Amino acid sequence: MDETSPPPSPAGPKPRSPRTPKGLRAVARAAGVSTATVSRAINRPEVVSEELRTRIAAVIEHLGWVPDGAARALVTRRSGTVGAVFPTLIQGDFARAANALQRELLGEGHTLLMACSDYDPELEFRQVRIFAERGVDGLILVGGTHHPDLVRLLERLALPVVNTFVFDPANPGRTVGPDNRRALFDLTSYLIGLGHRRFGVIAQSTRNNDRAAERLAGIRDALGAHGLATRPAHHAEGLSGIAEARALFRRIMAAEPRPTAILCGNAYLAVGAELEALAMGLAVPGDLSIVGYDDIEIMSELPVPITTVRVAGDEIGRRAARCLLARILGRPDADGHECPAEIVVRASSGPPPA
Amino acid sequence: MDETSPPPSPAGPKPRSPRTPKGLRAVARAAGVSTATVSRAINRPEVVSEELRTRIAAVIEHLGWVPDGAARALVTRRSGTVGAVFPTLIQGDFARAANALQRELLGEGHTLLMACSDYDPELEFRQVRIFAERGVDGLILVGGTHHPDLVRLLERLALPVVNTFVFDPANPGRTVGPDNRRALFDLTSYLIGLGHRRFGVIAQSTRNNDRAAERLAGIRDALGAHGLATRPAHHAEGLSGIAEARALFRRIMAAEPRPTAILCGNAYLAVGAELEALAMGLAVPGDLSIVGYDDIEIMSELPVPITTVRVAGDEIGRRAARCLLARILGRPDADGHECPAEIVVRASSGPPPA
DNA sequence: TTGTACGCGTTATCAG
DNA sequence: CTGATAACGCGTACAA
Repeated sequence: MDETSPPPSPAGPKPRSPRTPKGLRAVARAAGVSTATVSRAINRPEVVSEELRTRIAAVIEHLGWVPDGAARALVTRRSGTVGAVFPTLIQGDFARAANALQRELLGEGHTLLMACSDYDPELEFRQVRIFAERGVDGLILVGGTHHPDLVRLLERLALPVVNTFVFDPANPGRTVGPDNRRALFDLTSYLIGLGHRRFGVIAQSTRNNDRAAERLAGIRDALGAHGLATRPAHHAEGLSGIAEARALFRRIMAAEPRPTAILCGNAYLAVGAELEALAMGLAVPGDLSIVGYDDIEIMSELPVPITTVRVAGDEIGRRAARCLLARILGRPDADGHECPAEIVVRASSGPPPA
Repeated sequence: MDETSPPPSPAGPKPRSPRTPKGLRAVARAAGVSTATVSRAINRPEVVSEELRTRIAAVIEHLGWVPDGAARALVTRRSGTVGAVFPTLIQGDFARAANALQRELLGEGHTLLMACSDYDPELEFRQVRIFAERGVDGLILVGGTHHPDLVRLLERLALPVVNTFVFDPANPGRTVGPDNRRALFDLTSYLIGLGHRRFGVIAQSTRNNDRAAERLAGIRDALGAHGLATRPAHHAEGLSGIAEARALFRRIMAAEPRPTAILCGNAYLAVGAELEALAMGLAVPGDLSIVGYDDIEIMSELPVPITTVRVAGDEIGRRAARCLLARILGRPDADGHECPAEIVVRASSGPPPA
């Protein structure tokens, strides 16, 4: 039965159509219905008679047919995909957000295209461009500031975008995250309230990281409101390593007079600072208070649990997905988009030494 | 003589063409060339004359045209995407692997579709089905055992698949990862060599986790080779929490005679065990040796750095990508696919108490 | 409720 | 090296 299709004879025109049907047509033929009916049975089952529906389902199952997303996307102008570009997955709460994002998209029949920018705006732009070629229906980005080319591209494409891990009241519905600045304003104010006056800061690099920059601004604001500021020798910037934090911590503590409180830019920087403090024989919080940002399990399990700011990464992912899907599907978007940044007070913070 | 109807089209054809062209055709028209030439200028620049190439590039830039991946996929039968299903991103080395995977794919012009199965074979199957509909060119999975329906689906689709975080010499080129069984065989043998005879195990649940099961088997093998075995009261299974590990650790240590060494199924279980041991006032390794699996930074920074098995997650991601791309692109695949599992001896392991 | 026929935007195959 | 044109597989007005 494979003998049917004749080879293209030189004299003959084009081999018009007598080929064995595939895909949708094969299903339609096997079920004895038209392709339109099969299509409807899949996409709008309620409009096809019960009998046909089950018959078609049986044929699809039997043939093991899987609809062709490319063909479908071509005609519907919808790919059913959403692109997300994170700075990285191996630090911060981005993996958790990606996880939640993906799960939420699944419920609405969408799929996640995932990429990392490595904190490089140029790479972020390229990744988004690739996503655009793949026909994503929407985009999840991190932070509020992007490459100028990226901004132009997004305007041209008119693609729904949600910026995450930031919150900008001026941009309702396009940002989902905590108010980084206020979070560190509050945390710093809390320490000032305890009586601290000399602060050390082990910050994340603010290079291409507007969230980190905002948090630093929050610290400055709070200190400034009390006529305070950190000394240059008490300020250090690092990436996100425990070992790195230990080194930076030593450097800060070498500059007299020592600070009585250390603000750390992320969880691992705080863990490193505390481990080094304990290794140096310092009492926490007796000699020194240590606070961090982000809450990971180890922070509450160390010998001296660390005070920190908790922002639920999975909550950000979930809300961002819902917000984006609302825009894509043209639905109203009821969710609020500011995610709470909650100060979790633990044993590592207390009054300064007398 | 053209007035008569063309070939066998009885109904009046409606050549609705006076619409302004879009996409490729718009570019072609603006550049004064054919669509074929524009297409070639993009996909095989070397066969288009220098002059046309630059002219076309200018037009593309000016119009801000982005090729339509759906249309391209429809005709080439290639989507330029690869699907990956991880159990989760917020545990183990999966996020690191995803990160590396994505970067490696980027270099070859491919994009990553990412999903999580939550250790549920049924969900894994559904995710792969969705990927199939999206037209992925290949698939990255974790582990070697999958839902029967998934196995059948993969056979039918003839989709290249790489199973990661496992290594099976019998399946060359389809598995990329460590030999889990041998890794824990070696680690356990190392402890036996130190003189340990009574072992506790805080294992990861083996439910839908063949890697964890293999590792347990490795432990059993090594113990059995010396006529040893773990007592039921010294065996506990958990997921992956520090707090959980502490509780399990207490339970194990409550059963006399206490073990002199604890084998932990992953990094956080080991961290939890050690923190609890120190909190209980036990000397590590004086009273008790503790070893883990996977190497995360905190393990080497704790007061007593923890002996563990290091498997480079990013290496797995990178190699899996290369292996899969080789199959997709029909290239020879030179890489080896067993990733080394290296025992990193630190202070937490030593001879048993006398 | 079901079937027919067209078109989505691109690439491949030819013929020039 | 370039141009014309037929598919690619599906969704959907429109007709029946």
